[in-house]
Amino acid sequence: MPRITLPDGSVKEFDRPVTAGEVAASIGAGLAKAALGAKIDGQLTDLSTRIEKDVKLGIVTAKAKGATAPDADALYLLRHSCAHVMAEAIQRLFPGVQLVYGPPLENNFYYDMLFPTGKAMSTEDFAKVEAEMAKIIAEDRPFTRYDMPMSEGLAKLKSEGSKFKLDNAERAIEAGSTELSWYATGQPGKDWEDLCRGPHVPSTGRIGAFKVLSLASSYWKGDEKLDRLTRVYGTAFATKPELDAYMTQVEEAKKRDHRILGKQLRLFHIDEMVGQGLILWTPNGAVIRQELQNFIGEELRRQGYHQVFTPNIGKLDLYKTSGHFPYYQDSQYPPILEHDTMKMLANEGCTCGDLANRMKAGDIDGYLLRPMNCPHHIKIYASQQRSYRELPVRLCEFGTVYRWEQSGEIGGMTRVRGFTQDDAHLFCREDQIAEELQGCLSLVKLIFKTLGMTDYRVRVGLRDPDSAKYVGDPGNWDKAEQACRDAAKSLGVPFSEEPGEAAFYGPKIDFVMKDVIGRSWQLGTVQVDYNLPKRFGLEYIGSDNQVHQPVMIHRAPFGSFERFIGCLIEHFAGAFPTWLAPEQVRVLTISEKSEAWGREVLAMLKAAGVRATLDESPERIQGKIKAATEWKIPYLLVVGERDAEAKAVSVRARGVQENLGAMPAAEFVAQVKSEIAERSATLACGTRQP
RNA sequence: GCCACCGUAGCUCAGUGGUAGAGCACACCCUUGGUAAGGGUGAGGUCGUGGGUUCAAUCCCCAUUGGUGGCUCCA
Repeated sequence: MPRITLPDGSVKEFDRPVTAGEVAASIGAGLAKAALGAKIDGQLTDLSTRIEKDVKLGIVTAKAKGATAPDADALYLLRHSCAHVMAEAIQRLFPGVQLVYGPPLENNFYYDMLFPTGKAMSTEDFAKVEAEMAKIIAEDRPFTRYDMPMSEGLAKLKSEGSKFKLDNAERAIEAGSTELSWYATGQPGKDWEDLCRGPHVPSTGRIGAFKVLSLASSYWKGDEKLDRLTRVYGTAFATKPELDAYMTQVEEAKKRDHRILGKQLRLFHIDEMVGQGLILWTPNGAVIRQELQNFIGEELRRQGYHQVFTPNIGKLDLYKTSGHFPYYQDSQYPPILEHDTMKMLANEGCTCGDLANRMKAGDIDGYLLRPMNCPHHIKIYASQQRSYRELPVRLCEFGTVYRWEQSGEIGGMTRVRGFTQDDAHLFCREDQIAEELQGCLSLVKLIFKTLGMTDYRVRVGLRDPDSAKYVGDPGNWDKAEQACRDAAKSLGVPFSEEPGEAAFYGPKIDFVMKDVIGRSWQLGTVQVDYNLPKRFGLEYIGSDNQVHQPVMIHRAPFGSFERFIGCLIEHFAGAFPTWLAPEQVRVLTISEKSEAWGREVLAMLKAAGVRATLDESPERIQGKIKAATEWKIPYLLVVGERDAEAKAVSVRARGVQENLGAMPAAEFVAQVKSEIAERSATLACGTRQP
C-alpha cells in the first residue's frame, strides 16, 4: 500500500501499486496532461513506472511551476526520446545503419551510428530526416518499455548481430544491471525499438520542437583504433518558442566569439601563408597583451621574481634529458638539423626512418623548437652553485613555445601552435612548497578578480595510474599530488580531482573557463614537480652543508596570452575596461570651428598617457558617434564651440545611451588617468553632472 | 589525423556553365552639422590554389590548402 510523499510535503495513499502517471492524474487532469516523467526518490523515471512501496515522488513537467527556464529533467527526457526518434528516422532513410549510443547532453543530444560502407549522411539530408522525425512525432506512438533477464536479452542482441549494442549491454552488466531494457516506439515486436535504460517521455507526440544540428565523426568508445562512427547532433525542447530562443541565444553567443570580434576590432590576424595556429598580434591586440604583461610584471617584481630571457630553441639533448623529446615527440615540430648534418645524411642516403632512429639513439644532434620553457630555466638555475639561503629562486619569462597540434584541433586563439606563456619556475626547498603554491594561486586569483572573471572552475590534475606517459617515481608523485590537493583546498573554492589530467612530470592545479560555445579551456596553471630536478640533477647546499635536491613549481597564471586573451575578448564581448582598451578615448569634433579645441584636448589626453584619437572628419556628429561605437571605445568626448569656450568636453561613456553632459577637460583627463591607473574593471569617468 | 560543411572586394554576404554584384569601410567633392549613419562621385575582385571535363568553368569533377562544428589529442 504505497504512501506517496509529494514535493510540497503532502502525502497520498493508495491501496494498490500505482504508476507515477496515475498519481499525477489523481492530483489533477492538467498535471497528468503536462507530465513528461517522474522523479521517484530522486531518480528520474518513466511516467509508467510502477510504484509498489512508499516513495517520494515528483512529477516532471516541461516547466516547473513558476519557473522561467525549462526544467532540466524534462529536457533530458525530451532529448533522450528525440534521439530515438531521430535514430528511427535515419534508419528508415538509410537502411543498414547500425546504432551505437545516443545520450542527451546539456544543450542537445547526439546519436553515434555506423553507416554502411560507401553510404554517408550529409547536412543536405537534414531536412529529410527532420521530415521523417515529424511524421513519427505526429503518429504520437507511446514509448513502451520492456525488460528481459540478462541471459535472454544477451541472446536477443547476439541474434540481432550488433556488436555495439551487445557491448552496451555488457557494460550495463559491469555496472551492476541484472536486466536489460528496451524501448519500443509503439508496440514491442512491431514498431522500432532500441536497447535503452530510459527513461523517456510517454509518447513521441510530446516532443514539441526539435532540430537536427550537425554531423561529426567519432570513434567507437573514443578510441581511434576502433570503428569510425558518424555522430549526428540534434536538440529538442518542449515548445517551438523555447527552441527558437535557444537558437537565437546561440546566434548571439557567436557575436561574442573572439574570432569574430578579433577581426572586427582588429585584435589579431591569422595568415594562411604564415601558418596554421600562428597568431599575428596586430597593434590593437598587442596593446591588450602588453597591458596584461605590465600588470602581471608589477606583481612579479613585488613577489620577488627574477626576469630572464632565453631562446626559442635548444639542443635535442636538453629535451632528451627533460623527457620532452622521448615522451612528447608527436606534439612537437620535428627537430631542426644543421647544414653539415643534412649534407652528411644526404650523402649516406639516409631515409627518414633511419633519421628518426638515429636521433632517438643520440647519433645525430639537432635543435628543437621548444615545447616548454622549463629546460632553459633549469639550466639557468644550474648555472651556478645554490645555497638554501637564496631559495626559493623564482625565474620568470614571457616565453614563447611551439607545439605541433593536430590540424583539426587548431582554432582561433584558444588552440594554437605557437604561444607565449607568462611562465615562471620556482626552485624551492620541500618545506617551502606550500607557501610558494599560495603565492602562485594568489596571483591567479588577483588576475581573475581584477578582470571580474568569476565563472571558472578549478581542476586538480592527477596522474592516471594506468598510463605510461608519466615520468618519475610514484612516491614523489604522491607527495606532489598531496601538495596540490592541499593548495587547492586552501583556495576556498570547489575543485575537482581529475586523474589523467596531470602534466607528464607532475600534477597541477588548473583554472578552467568556458568559451561562448561552451568549450572548456585551461587557462592558469600551477604545477608541482619533483621529477625534472631529479632528471637534471639540480642541487643546493643545505644548512647541514649537504647537497639537496630542490623541488620545482611551474606556474603560468594566465596560461598563455593567446588563449587567455581569446577568452578575455569573449568575457568582455570586446568591450574592454579602459586600462585594456586599445583606444581609450576618442575626441569627436562637431565642426571645423571646434577643431582647434579638439586637438588641444587630444594633446592633453596624450600627455596624460591616454590612448586617444581625434575624429575631425567632415562627418556629422551622429555619424562619428555611430562609427566610434562600433569600436567599443570606453569614452567619446564630443567637443563643439560651446565646449571650446568653456574648456570643456561632453562625455559619452560606452554602454550609456544618453550623453553624460559637459565637464572641464582637465577634470576628465584626471579622472580617466586615475581610472586607468587603478585598472578599474568598470567605466567610472564623467559621472559628475555639471 | 578522422567526418561534415564552407572559401566571391578590406569586412559582411548575394549570384551565374558565356570572365561578377550589394551594403559597410576606403578616396575625393558638396554639406559646418550638438549626441547611434547628411548627400554625391570614384577606386577596388585573374571568384583560396593546382589539375581535369567543356567550344566556354567563379559555377561541374579530382586534388590541395585554409576556415567552421564535432571526434581524438592537448606537456
